Amino acid sequence: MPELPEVECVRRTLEPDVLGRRVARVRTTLPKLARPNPRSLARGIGRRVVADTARHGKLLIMQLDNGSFWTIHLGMTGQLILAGSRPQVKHIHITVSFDDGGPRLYFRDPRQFGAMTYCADQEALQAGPLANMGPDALGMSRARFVERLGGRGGRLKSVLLDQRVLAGVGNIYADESLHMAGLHPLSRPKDLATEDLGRLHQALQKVLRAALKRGGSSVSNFVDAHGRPGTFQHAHRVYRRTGEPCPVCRQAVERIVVAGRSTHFCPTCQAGGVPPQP
DNA sequence: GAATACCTGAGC
DNA sequence: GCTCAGGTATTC
Repeated sequence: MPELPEVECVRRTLEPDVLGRRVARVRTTLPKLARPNPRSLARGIGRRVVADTARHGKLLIMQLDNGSFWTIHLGMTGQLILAGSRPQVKHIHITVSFDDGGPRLYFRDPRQFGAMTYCADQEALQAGPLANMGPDALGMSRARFVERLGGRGGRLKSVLLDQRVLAGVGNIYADESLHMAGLHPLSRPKDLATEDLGRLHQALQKVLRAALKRGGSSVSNFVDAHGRPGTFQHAHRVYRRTGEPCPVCRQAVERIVVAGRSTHFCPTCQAGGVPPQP
């Protein structure tokens, strides 16, 4: 599932292949993935040139030559494919062609949780795809991180996953950073020392950067815009490793459910931060 | 703040 | 043929 590092890898591999190109046509076969609707999306980005690419959290943002924006959220299984002809795979829902007749951009999404959105201006971008989204997690200062999380009463894992608090962290990097920081997923930020949150900040930055360096984590068949998988899944310490020995202390990794999400942790290394209160 | 709905493929 | 996976919007 694409989280911040995976989306950034897609952006980096996509950018050289779309920058400066003029969109010719947008064809949508699954209307709900095109926002506000297939017609507006096609009319909005049609004839426009991609002027720049950016990312905020898990959202991919293309700035167009008239000051409008084209955003892509990959949801859980979204994938962008650049190819000269339609790939022989199922679930391609939107096709973007360019006026140079070169490779087309295919949006594939088996689980249909993603979206492609047209925003007429900066205000529409803020009010739409970026609404309720906190600051980007990558590169956030320790002070800002502590300020954003500190004092909250929810479970630490839930807070990390809350895109309003900080944008970009999903289930993989939440579990991995909590393990690295030695904090229990059920602990509450309000019960933690500033030093604990500081350690979590450092762990999160470290794990996001390491994942980025290795092309992201390829679970759910993630691949970048060039079709290449990442390798960071091999470095996961706890995520989806229930029953396997913790790489630090050899204690078996446990799995619980927090905020409706499977959560993996080492009961020994992550006793820090408070024994879970019911 | 927490549960539920949306989806389909992978893995039993 | 059933269960589970999960990002986000919605609902209680």
